[in-house]
Amino acid sequence: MMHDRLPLFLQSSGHVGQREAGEIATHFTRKEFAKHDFFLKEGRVSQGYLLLEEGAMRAFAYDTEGNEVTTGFFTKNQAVFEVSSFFNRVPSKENIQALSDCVGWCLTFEQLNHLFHTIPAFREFGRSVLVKGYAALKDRMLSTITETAEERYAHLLETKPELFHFAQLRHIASYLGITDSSLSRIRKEFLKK
Amino acid sequence: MMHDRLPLFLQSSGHVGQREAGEIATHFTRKEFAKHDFFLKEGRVSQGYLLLEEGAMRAFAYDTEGNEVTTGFFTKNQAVFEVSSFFNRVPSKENIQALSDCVGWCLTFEQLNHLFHTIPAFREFGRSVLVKGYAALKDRMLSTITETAEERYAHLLETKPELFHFAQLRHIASYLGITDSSLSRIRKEFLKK
DNA sequence: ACAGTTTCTTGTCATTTGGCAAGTGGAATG
DNA sequence: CATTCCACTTGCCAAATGACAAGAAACTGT
Repeated sequence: MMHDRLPLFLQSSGHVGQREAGEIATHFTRKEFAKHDFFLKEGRVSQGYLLLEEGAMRAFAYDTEGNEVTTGFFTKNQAVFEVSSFFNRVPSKENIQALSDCVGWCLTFEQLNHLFHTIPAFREFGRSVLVKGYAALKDRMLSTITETAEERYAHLLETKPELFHFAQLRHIASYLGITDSSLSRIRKEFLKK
Repeated sequence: MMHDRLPLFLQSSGHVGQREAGEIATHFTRKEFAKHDFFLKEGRVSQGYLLLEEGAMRAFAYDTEGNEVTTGFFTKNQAVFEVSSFFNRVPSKENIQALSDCVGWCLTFEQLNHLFHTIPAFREFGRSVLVKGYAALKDRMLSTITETAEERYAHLLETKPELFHFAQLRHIASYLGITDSSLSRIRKEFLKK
């Protein structure tokens, strides 16, 4: 069948049953992205809520000097969306770009709302996606305050090793809140151990 | 009437009409907190979703050396909840404590779910609360990466000056991701201007 | 009002990190 | 094959911040 992995993903949150997952899945549109394609561009209102089936993406913004700052990474079986632009229908301050060829399933804001108000289980699913992203960001925020750059690096290497296949080190550096030179030095120290 | 400001707050998100706001408000329970009372204690499952009408609260966790780290501040007309513990029904890693005497309106998880599934406008309200908190945290995360400690301090002073009435400087320091000594020096520099 | 505690400031010094520039290596291009 | 480009590394120095400790100021409870 065309949608085989999407229903499984919908069920994985624990809020959606098998029958409902099949029904919900029919409303999604398959999207493909070539490496470097943009899913969202700065200044535009986000048009999609994407469940990523294959590949990886990166969200980034610019600081006041015009340097790219990576604000997030997305890997397969994750929801990809810019919360403020998508839900509040306002222009995005961020870009989201494919780090590799990607495949995913997409909903517009209207489609998502329709499902949200129509299918209680999808409401729970949608809420759990939001809650999970929010909680993960809280953890990241706390770790940037309490941990050293080296600890944050080690932690990322442990928990998301696949990122190092997809992303450049300078992308990872700005995600960790350090310069690429510092990351390079940290990696050097790290090899000694 | 007993609930006078609560319906106004519910309406302020733009998703709840006047009639619905009154209906929704009847499900909330009034809660009072004395200064230093805990709304949530580390290790326990959060039992409440609070709309704060008066006063201020602080969320904090501990780093590996046992130092308090402020993870968030809440002031009046804000929703107060620990997203992970409240929505996932798991023990909290954070504490939430009143910085002053407080008054608010509270919902249990069951009550919130009931309203959520019963009243479409409340679904929108609940989602907008989550989205707003999530987006604010994204902004804070980006600013800790792109801005200097002094810029973050100046920004907080501009946007949330009332915090400086409620919170101690060391609470604000750890919220900004610096030590209290550093904050003290930054404030000294700041006075020169 | 007093003693005791906590918070805040300040000094000194060490450490981390950034800024900049040069150099290396690999991949892409013509 | 040579050239160019880009990512990454490295060295040097400056700036920001942390760690620790001492002292001043503010708050607390009796």
